[in-house]
Amino acid sequence: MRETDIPLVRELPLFRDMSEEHFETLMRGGYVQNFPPHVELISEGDPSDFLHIVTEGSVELFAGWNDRETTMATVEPHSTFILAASIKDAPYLMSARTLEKSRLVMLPSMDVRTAFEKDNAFARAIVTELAQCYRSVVKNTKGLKLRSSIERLANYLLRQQKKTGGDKSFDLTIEKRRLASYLGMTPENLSRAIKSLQPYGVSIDGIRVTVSDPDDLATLAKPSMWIDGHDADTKTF
Amino acid sequence: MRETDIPLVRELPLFRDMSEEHFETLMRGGYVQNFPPHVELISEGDPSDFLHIVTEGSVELFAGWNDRETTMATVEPHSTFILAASIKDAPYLMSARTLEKSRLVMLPSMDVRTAFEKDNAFARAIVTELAQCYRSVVKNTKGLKLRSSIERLANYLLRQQKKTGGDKSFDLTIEKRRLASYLGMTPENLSRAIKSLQPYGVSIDGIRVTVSDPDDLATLAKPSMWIDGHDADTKTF
DNA sequence: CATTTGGCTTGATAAATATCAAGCGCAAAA
DNA sequence: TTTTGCGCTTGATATTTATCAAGCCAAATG
Repeated sequence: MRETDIPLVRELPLFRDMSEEHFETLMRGGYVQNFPPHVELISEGDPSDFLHIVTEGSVELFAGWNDRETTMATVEPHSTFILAASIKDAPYLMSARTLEKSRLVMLPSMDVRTAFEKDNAFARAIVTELAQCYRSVVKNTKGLKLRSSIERLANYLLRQQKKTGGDKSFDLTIEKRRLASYLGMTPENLSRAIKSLQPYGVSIDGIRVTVSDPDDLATLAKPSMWIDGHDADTKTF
Repeated sequence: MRETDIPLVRELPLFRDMSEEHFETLMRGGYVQNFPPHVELISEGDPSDFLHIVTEGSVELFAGWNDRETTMATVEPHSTFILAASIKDAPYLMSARTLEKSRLVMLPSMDVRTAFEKDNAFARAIVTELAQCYRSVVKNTKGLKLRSSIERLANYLLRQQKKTGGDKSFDLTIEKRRLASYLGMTPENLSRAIKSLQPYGVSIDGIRVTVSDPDDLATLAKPSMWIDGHDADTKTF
């Protein structure tokens, strides 16, 4: 494990309050690996051997059933994923693949569970992370069940605009087909949904999005604190 | 708080391993209340003042947006709900109402957070519960995104049949309109979905469900461990 | 006992979403 | 530079799901 990655991990909310001793033990068992794009890192149903931390690049979490597939989330630096499975020693519920050249820190789940048993500060940090994960998924479910696909897209764009600094124009960070899947629609429908938002000042050219009048778009999107708001700290999956 | 409720709470996985001292402190601040049917216990967005535990009756968790409403879950004895919000001291993401005459233990979130800080066994139990909650919601999301409404119904029926002991006939535990909302469809569509499962040996008369040939139904439902399987222990919400 | 209420069902229709089949356009590879 | 591939778009169509409007039935009410 390279020295440059360790301080990065140490600063994450999840590891910040651990004792130095337990942190070092945990890091000793871990390692760093670089992956090319489009590599499947883990598969749904596999035993959860490692807790993963993305330090460079990006990773897609997805799930499949009956020859269908859906994007559940994309994980960007510096977030962990599959924490719940690692802690519970339960099989992964999602698969993961790199979207681009990516660098991952991998900590054996066994060591994570040991640290969880021994280090109280770590156990508490895990609670905070898991509570956040849970709330994120609940919000996502509410969006899926209460909103139409156009409404989901409109809210996604408003959230992204806010996240990227609030400028009228910003770039999509994921491919449209993946965005469509994430939002629970087909790529064809995403194209049409984008066009149907034109009257609300939305235009998308390639990956470049322009929302000329966020307030106008908000009259359609009706963003809600309890669906679109984000809790503090870093997101984990 | 009545004495009869305390041992019941003590036996829950969440409280089982707490020190007697911390448990008693936590119980001293709590109280028990009986509610008539159809009472709104908490509302989306409210500050999370209490951790709730259902000891009798049943409670519906639901969420609303833009004049629409959806059932997220039903909580039955002896489960807790709104643990994540209590721990994070964050607003509720879901509302809750009694479905029938119900009895609830209510523990001030403040006291729960104090116990979480002081009692390491409790902190660890919370991790286990939250991990489970998280995994439940992820499975639910997968079902919503990967399956049609008929497939969701078919799998729901197979899960219920298993849960109630595996007999060919069993009773629905929630009203059809709530089941429809839980499954992400309208009541009208639930009626039609039920009829469309007749060729697979499903018949529903009132609340009485008969699945004459589960294997046949399973050829349509294609139940999956990673969507329909349930983790060990008690479910929390 | 009659009446009312509310949940459920059914049919007809409308809207939302998916599928299929081209074609377009950009970017990577030859 | 040309070619190729792939993601994106578009139009036509099919499927799924929702909405609207009765009507039915059983449980609750007077």
